[in-house]
Amino acid sequence: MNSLFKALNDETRRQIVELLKERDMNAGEIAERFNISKPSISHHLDILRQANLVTSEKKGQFVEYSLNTTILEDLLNWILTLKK
Amino acid sequence: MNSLFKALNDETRRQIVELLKERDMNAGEIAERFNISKPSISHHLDILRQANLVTSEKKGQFVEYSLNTTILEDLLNWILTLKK
DNA sequence: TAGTTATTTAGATAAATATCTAAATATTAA
DNA sequence: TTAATATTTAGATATTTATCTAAATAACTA
Repeated sequence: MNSLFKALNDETRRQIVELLKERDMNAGEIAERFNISKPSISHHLDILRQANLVTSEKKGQFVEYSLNTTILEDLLNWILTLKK
Repeated sequence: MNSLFKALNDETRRQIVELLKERDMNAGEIAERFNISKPSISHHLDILRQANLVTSEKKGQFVEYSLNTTILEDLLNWILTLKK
């Protein structure tokens, strides 16, 4: 839960998540969308992966990232129990 | 949205929120539950208040804190659109 | 094989943050 | 009005984090 909140506590990472909602993208495509260096985007992707919010798969020289929404169940439930 | 994620990105603050789910509490009662100084708890409460997750009301020499779950709607919707 | 492209790792730095102690403020009670 | 209690503000510090550039790794292509 900690890693999930941490991952979502950054505007860039939330935007990456929203991008990946539309379609899978490789690291370079993601980086293009931001005015941030590729290493920084790579770091953000790493944090999203640690939180299990995205998965990555090497495809040739590219690395394709996908959104994993199953992990959001936990978050959803946590919020719902608060609202009771 | 930023302040909400920020507020929730801390274990102590999430625990405070869970405490307030059960009942309203004053700052001292909340602080008692943690091995953290009162000023630090006060600071956490401030961050929760900035995010509108809690409201506070002065009652005599005490300050009573309450959970505000309405703000969680936004978060809920954000998550739900990701899951689509 | 040598050069090019895609991505990550390493190392550095500035800004944000969680925490503390001490002091200030506000309220109640003797 | 003085003392005690509740809470916040101020100021300091150590840690975390977002970012950068440079270098390393991996895979394709001529």
